[in-house]
Amino acid sequence: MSSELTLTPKQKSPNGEPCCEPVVYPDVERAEAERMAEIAKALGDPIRLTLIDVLRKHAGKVCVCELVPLFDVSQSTLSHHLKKLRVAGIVDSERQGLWAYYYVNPEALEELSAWLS
Amino acid sequence: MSSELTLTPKQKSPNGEPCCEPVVYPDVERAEAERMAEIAKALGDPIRLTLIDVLRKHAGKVCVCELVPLFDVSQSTLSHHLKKLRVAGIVDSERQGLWAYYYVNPEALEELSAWLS
DNA sequence: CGTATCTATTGACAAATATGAATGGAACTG
DNA sequence: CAGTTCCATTCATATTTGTCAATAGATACG
Repeated sequence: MSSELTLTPKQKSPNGEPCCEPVVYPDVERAEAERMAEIAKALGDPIRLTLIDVLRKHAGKVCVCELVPLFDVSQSTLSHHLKKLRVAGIVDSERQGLWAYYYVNPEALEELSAWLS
Repeated sequence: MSSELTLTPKQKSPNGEPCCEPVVYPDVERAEAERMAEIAKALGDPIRLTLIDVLRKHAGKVCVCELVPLFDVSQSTLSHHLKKLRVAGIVDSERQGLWAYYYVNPEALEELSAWLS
């Protein structure tokens, strides 16, 4: 699983002489770091990244039956990928009869993009 | 019941009515998708993400001996994380005597940020 | 009703990952 | 030289991930 994140104080240099002058601290809150990492991790697969690209370029809701033949993986594998994106809050889905439609929730991507800039 | 879902051909809807009108294609090149996924995957861990944050906020080169005590993991584990970031092209490092200094290579993060926007 | 279709889930497995102890290697110190 | 310090690497292990076959669930149709 993802690693824990406990921030302990700075150690002192062995011989008294500092290896470098700055004392650095992470100033991302733990919760934010984990949220960003969650989004990034969900994007960390070529299939999922391409899924996002497809959904985003289409700017609408896309049926799963359109997505499946675009990739060289089984239907169940694609379903797993879509679920990962859904759990990470990057996409949402909607059922209409037999079909399921997926679409991008832009907020998550914007969060990460903002953090990167 | 035999799910003979071959993935190449687009399946047609049962009653002839399309489930959705658009035919979608991924227009990210495979290589780009894999590169973006590589960057995102490297960021997909709270420790590595916080490392990036620390290095970036400092806007200079930071000694590993400053980084290790910030996290609740062993020195070797942190070294593993730094290597992952290095291999992904997100950070670079420089040796000075006993110490190793790490710093962010902004290009990789900008690539991903640009892709997200 | 029964059957077919679409999607999600379960179960199983190999591969990848995160982690730390132990070790190696380089460079400084006395 | 011998000892010490910092960092990287190797090795081992537990967990997570990606994948597919099979199945389940839901809904449409005749």
